[in-house]
Amino acid sequence: MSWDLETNFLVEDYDLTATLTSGQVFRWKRLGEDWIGVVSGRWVKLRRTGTGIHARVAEPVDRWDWLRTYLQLKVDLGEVLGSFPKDPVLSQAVQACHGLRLLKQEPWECLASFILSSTKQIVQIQQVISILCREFGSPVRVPESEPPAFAFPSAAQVAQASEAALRACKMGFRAPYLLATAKLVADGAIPLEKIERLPLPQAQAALMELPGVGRKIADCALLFGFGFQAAFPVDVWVLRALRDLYFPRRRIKAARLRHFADTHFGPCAGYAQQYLFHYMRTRPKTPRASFK
DNA sequence: GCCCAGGTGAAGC
DNA sequence: GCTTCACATGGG
Repeated sequence: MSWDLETNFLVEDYDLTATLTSGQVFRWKRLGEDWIGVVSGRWVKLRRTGTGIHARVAEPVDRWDWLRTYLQLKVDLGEVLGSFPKDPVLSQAVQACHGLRLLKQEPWECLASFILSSTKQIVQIQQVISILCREFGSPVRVPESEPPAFAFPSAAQVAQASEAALRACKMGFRAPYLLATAKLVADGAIPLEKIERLPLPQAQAALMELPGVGRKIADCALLFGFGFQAAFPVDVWVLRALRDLYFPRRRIKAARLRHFADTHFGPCAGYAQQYLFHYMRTRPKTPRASFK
């Protein structure tokens, strides 16, 4: 057994930048070629290399399984893409976002992050979460000359905060939702560790018991934090993708689109959702017809 | 100033 | 049952 500060994971078809900036996670900061974040309470620096991903931590570790799991390195992306329906819309999105992956985040952090996400832009979500971690999270060891870093605050840590203190993190009307949910989770009233073993519909229902958690946020948490690859969050961007790309010039009600989403994309629907989401957000804007 | 952002919950028909 | 609205905050 060896204790190391760094390692190199061999992996193909992994676009680290797309993965860390595709709105599934809000804590990673780019520093030149490097990405700096906190995973499982450890400061981590990642960099894409020619053959894989290089990782460095602040204190020696003897295992890297926590990071392998987080990065989902054992997922065979070809298999995922092979499970997709062969429709031109999704094919276009996959081609445009080659190497986009899903992470397996820590459940509480993921759930809390998406409670803070409603009707906010991604840059704002990042800002709120950054403040929340600085104010309520435990400091983590960082290498010398690196700026301080903080773990995401536990449910118990958030539960001890006041609503006013949370509002001071610029989370606005989401503060009472986060606080109430943190208390329920910290009390064990909603045991997050049992949710991964439930069938998807029951898992959705369990999370939707929590204040501030509706279908969309439940699906995000289940997909990005609880390992449900079939969860398919429908937000304004994905709704736009379904309406504009799959059913252009037709008036389809949201409920029908929801049904289409639940039946069209197969066992890895969540991956498909992420490709559509990232594709909609990154594709060049279609220029409005301009006449002289 | 206006509209929108990885929505939800409650009130109104 | 559905549709409408309030809720903070900041970017474009």
